[in-house]
Formats: sequence, structure tokens, C-alpha cells
Amino acid sequence: MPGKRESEDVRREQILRGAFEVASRGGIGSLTIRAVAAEARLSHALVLFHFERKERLVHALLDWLIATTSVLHVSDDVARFPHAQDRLHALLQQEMARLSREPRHTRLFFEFWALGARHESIRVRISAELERYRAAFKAIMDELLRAEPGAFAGVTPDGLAAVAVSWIHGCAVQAMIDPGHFDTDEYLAAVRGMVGQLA
Amino acid sequence: MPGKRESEDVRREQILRGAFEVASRGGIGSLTIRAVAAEARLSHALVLFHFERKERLVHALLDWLIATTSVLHVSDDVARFPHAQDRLHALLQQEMARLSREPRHTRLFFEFWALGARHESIRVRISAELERYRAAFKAIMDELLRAEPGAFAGVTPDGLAAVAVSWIHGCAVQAMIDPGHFDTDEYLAAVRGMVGQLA
DNA sequence: GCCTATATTGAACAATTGGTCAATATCGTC
DNA sequence: GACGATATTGACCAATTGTTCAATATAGGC
Repeated sequence: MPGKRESEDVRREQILRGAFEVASRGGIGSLTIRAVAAEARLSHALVLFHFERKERLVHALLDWLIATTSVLHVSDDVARFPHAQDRLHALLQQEMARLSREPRHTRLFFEFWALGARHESIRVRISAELERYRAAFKAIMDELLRAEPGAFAGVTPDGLAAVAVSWIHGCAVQAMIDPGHFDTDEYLAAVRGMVGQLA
Repeated sequence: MPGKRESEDVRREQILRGAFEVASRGGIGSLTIRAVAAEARLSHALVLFHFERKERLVHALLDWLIATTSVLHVSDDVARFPHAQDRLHALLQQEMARLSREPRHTRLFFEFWALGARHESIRVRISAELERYRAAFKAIMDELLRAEPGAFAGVTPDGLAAVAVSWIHGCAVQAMIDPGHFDTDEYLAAVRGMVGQLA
């Protein structure tokens, strides 16, 4: 009764897409081997054949999620601004646009984030992503402070980078719970006001 | 074989404390009727007797969590600062201190937050809390902008309030995933630098 | 001290779960 | 076209889950 055969890579991708669909629809809590198999139109035994244990499927899904999410990247459009504060603002705008463009990725990512509080292996993966995020902002903050040296005693690039990450993520969680009450443009205007005053 | 009797209020509180302990230890996903009963040293049937359905226990736990969490309150220590920006900074410091003082409450709250993305009843509860939070900051931002009218074109109190909430929550989620890499003092110094420039 | 109301319990149920395994159809190789 | 390797499957298992229910011990009123 076995159906058509397929290569390992194709099957894994097919299963992971099913897993994303299931987890995205009902949360990680609803992610079961059988639900994933049904979504991918496969037998649940085949899912276990390719991923061995559920835990590994979950971990593979996190990797897949990070890989398929458009990672933070300082695009040419952003990089060509001559002033550091303009680049910062453009980067913030770009990231906020991305979060609202991929709401399912964003929500699922935060679910993994919460899961990471209790699972070491997930925590290190998320933590690494967060670190990359901070590093990207720190680079811009470095320039921002170098342009106006000595003006902000005690304000470090690391501190500013952490603030920038807060903007993105705090903004994401607020928009996640009630998109209606959260005005992106108003928010960005306020941030621009602050950044503008900085330099 | 029934054990000692107890009043409804006492039992519910006992069960909810057990539920918090279980959910806080292993996440909402590990919250089962039997685990809660074991934690509270009761039979699992008694838990259902008092809460009828698991769904209601979960919802009651969220209410309990919000009620027992020291809610945002502009204390006298904060209120007596004459300048709005000093009050804002003191309030931010107070809230960040609270988040790290009650890490288990904070983590569980964010788990409910994620759950709210898919459960209407939970979402409205969380959303209401978030709204109260924003309103408290908006009051301060109002004063802040009134002190310096016309200086920030397009910057609204609502926008600034949303930014303040981002600071708190973005800070919380960063500290949640890797407390080691997150320096609270450095963060606050950066925020102070921005707020100081604002007015 | 009895009696009633009910808080409390263990047993039992069906459903769902992750995981194993032998049977089998499919595919590339000869 | 036969063959061997293996991807694929349904059946099966034990554990856990939420929920129901009859039995029972307890506490308060008489």
C-alpha cells in the first residue's frame, strides 16, 4: 500500500512545510506527528521515519523557520543613506514592514521564543539569532555615536543596540495582540523624533 | 476516602497556586488537570469539581496571574519628581525592576500573550491589560510634550506611549531569552540619553 | 447523636498521543 | 524481466489526556 517514493530532501521539505502550516494555524501546542502527516498527505509513520523523534521535528521546524524568514539584511536602499541616523530609521522601517508582511512567521517565532525559556537547545538557537540582530544594529549605533563624540556620557553602542532591538520586538508583540490599536506610522514618527534629537 | 473539607475560596486559591507552579515550571503546555492536582495534593477530580473544565482553569489562572502581579502603578516615589521626563525615567526603571523581580510571572504572562494570538477570550484579556499599560504612559507623554509644544512635529503622545511600552516589553523578552547578554543599566542609560534629549 | 447536603475521591471511559514493527509496493540496477 | 534495497504504510501498543460518575467521608444544623 505504499505510495510514490520521493527523495529524502523533497520529503523533508514537504513535511516541514506541513509542520509550519499546522503550527502556524494552531500553535506549537497543536503540532502533532499525525496532524503534520495529514497536512502533508502522508502516513504519520513516514514523518517519524524521516525525523525519528518529534523533538527533532520541532527543532528542524525552528531551523526551517529561521532559514525561510527574510533575515535582517542592510539592503542597498538602506545603505546608501549618507547619515547614520537615516540609515537607522530606514532599517527600523524595513524591519517593521517585514514583521507585518510575514505575520505567521513572526508569531510562530515568538512561540519558539517562549519555548526557549525552558528548552536549552531551542534557547541557544534563538539566542544566536538575537545576537546577530543586536550586532547589526550595534554597527549603526557605533557610527551614530562616533559622529557626535562625547555628547552622550554613559550611552554605549551596546545600550543603543539593545534599545533598537526592543523597538522591533516590542513593536512586534504589541501588533501581535491587537493590530488595530497599534499605529505603525505613529510609532515610527515617535522613534524618528527621538533618533533625530540624538545626533 | 474523601479528605478534609475546605471552603470554596480557599480551595480555588490552593488549586490556582498549584496551577501557577506547574505552568511556571513546565510551561502552559505542561499544565494538565492531574499535574495541578498533584501539585496541590488533591485528587484530579476535585480540580474539575471546582473549575468544571480545563479551559476555565486556564482562564482563571490568567486572571489570577494578572491579579497577583504588581500592576503598573505610579508610586509616590515616582510621582514626586517635578519634571515629566524624570517621572518617565523613574517609571521605566520601576517597571524593569519589577520584570526582573518577578521573572516567573513575566515569562508565564508572555506565554499567555502568545496563546492570545489564537484564543479570542485570552486575547481580549491581555489586550485590556496592554491598553491600561499604554494609557499610563500616555499620561506622562502628554505632559512631556506639553512642556515643549511644537518642538516635535508629528510626534504624538500615543506614539511615544507605544514606544515606552516597547521599551518595557522588548526589554523583557530580550532578558527572558538571555539574561546574561542583557545589561539593564546600560539599557536604561541609553533610554535616559534619548528621553533627556527629548525635552 | 442523627441526618442531610456536599466536598471529595477512585475507578472507569473514550480520545489522542508518540513510538514500534512487520508487511509491502516502488524504484534503480543488473 | 527479475532482484534487492528501502521508502512507505496500516496495525498495534502503552501512556497520558480530559471528563463523567457512583460511592463515601465530612461538616454543620437539628
